[in-house]
Formats: sequence, C-alpha cells, structure tokens
Amino acid sequence: MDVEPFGRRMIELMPHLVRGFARHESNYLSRGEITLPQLWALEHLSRQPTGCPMNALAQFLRVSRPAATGLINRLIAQRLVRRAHDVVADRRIVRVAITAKGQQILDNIWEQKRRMIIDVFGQISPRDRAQYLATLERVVAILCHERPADRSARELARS
Amino acid sequence: MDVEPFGRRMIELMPHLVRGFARHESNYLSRGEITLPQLWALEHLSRQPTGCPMNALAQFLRVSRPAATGLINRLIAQRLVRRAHDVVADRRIVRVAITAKGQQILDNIWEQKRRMIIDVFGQISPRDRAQYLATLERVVAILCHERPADRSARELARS
DNA sequence: CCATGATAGTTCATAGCATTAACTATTTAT
DNA sequence: ATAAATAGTTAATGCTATGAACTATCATGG
Repeated sequence: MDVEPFGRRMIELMPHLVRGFARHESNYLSRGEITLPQLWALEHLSRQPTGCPMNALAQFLRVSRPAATGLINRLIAQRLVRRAHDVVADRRIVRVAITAKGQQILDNIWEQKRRMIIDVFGQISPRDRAQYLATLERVVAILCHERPADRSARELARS
Repeated sequence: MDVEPFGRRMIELMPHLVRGFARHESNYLSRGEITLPQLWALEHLSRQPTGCPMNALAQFLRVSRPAATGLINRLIAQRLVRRAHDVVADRRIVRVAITAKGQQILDNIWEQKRRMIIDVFGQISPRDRAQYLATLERVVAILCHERPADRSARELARS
C-alpha cells in the first residue's frame, strides 16, 4: 500500500483508536482511585526500585517540574508514593518511590489492562496479531530513534 | 501468536508508542494555537458541514455535555467554530459548525500530521503497512462497538 | 575562598479539561 | 393539560499543565 493513502487513512483512524483505548483505560481508572497521568507516574516509579528524582520523572512524563510536583503531591496524599531526601549525595535532589500500596494498585490495573487487550485482540487471528505486533515493534523502534530491525514484519511474524 | 504473550508485550509497548506519537503531536500542537481535545472537536465538525448538535458532539468526544459546552466556548472565543440556533426544527438544539479559520488551522495540522506519519511508516514495507492498517481497522471497529457516553443523573437513575 | 552561575525543587497565578448537580427551555406523550 | 423526557447551559469542584519567581544546594573560575 502506498504511504500517501495510508497516511490519510491513519489520520482518520488514530483519533478513534486513541479515544477507544482511552475509554477502556478510564473504565478501570475512574472506578479505581487514580488518574491516567498518575498511572503513568506509578508505572515509571515501579520500574525504578531505588526511587527517581523529580526532575527525571518530569522529563520522562514530558511535563514541567511544577506539574510533576503537583502530581506527586496528590499521589503522596493517597500514600501511593513517598518522598525521600537523599542524605548521602546531592541534597537538592528529592527521590520519589512507589509504596507497597501503590504497587498493589498498579498490579491490579495491569491485570485489567491485560484482560482488556486480550478481549480486543482475541478477536483478531493469531497470524494477524503476530504481524501487527511485529510492525508495531518496528514503529516504536523508529519513534524512539532506535535502529529499525533488519527483518521485515512478515519474516518476524512467521517465526 | 498466542494472545497471552501478545497482551504482555503490548502492555510493555503501548506507553512507548503513545509517548512517541505524543512527542510528535505536541510538536505541532504546542506551538500552534489549539489543544488536543479542541483538535478532536474541530476534526469532527469538519466532517459535518451542516453543523453538529452539542449533544452529538459530546457523545462523539465521549465527554459530558458541560465539558463540550466549555470546549466549544473556547473554540468560539478563537473564532474557529460558530453556534447556530436552528430556527426551523427543534428549538432546543444548538448546532455548532467549523469556520473557515478553523478549517484552515485543521488543514495545516493535518498536513504536518500526514508528513509525520509518512516519515515513520515510510520506513515500513508497503505490504506490512497494508496488513498493519487492515488489523488496525478491525481493532478500531471492535473498540467502537462499545457504549457511548453522557448519562445525566436523571438518565442514570432511570436505567 | 568565595562570588557567580547552574541545577533541583517548590510555590503561585492562571488556564484548559472533565465531572456532577441544578437550572431553563422546549418537545413529546399520556 | 399536565408530566416526563430531552437539549443545553451554569456553577462548584478537582486534576493537569504552564511560566515566573523563589529557596536551597552544588560547581567553578578568579
């Protein structure tokens, strides 16, 4: 398929896709206790067991530092995250870490998210799923400015 | 590919994907004059030359009616959209339509978005592109088959 | 050694976005 | 004709995001 009509169709499709997933996402978020940006923050902190400086968190979330401060304040109020002024090193740095309660909520949400994806993609054939995922992997690699894989999505799908 | 490992990988991949596209998206939104929800509203109105009732717009955007009112008010303040009380039919209905200025901004954003998508997916083979799009169409169809929104307290109580 | 500048984080003011509850105005149905 | 349903707005509240201004700490070059 030519990239031009592909691009046009993608532009039509993407808002529907984003809103469709966002709707599912908000389903298990709204009846839960956290918001989407809060989820993103928790997910990042969950991958940083040692904790994460505010600045690094703000950069990861691509928001301003005041925005990160507010987000973390609200998460702390719910005891999902804790602040820890690093005593050893640079005393300007404030490290933030996820709490057990935060991790528990995260595990719960991940399970629901996993089920949602399985619900949707369970209606797609295994072959199409594999091809879709392979292309998606390459798209993400391209978006992250990493080297694209040598093998085409089709070759990947076969394996 | 089994749906279980597929789901696990998708959960890992999706934040990167969203973040990757968001970075591009914010490029032409933040230095432009509108926000993402405003863009979605403009895109919908652009497909409805006769104008769109507030209620239908809110349902399409999957937000409450007051949220749509606020969104439209801000777009009207920028002269990107106009209100038109329908004189002929149901006098409760307020139709909203995109203005020439709004369409102009939309065209500009679409062009930038098109270029971005072509940049990314130009690195994917035409065959993989076609398969990816086909699967995406089905995913969107599946996602859209789920419930619309906006239930006022009265409507909720009744159901 | 210390003055200057850079960095980390917060507070404040402002604004967009989204919700529910409560209201007006109009239409529909009994 | 009255009651219920519908379309839209307003008001109150809360989360998210920004830029500017501020404090505290670190780093560097005279």
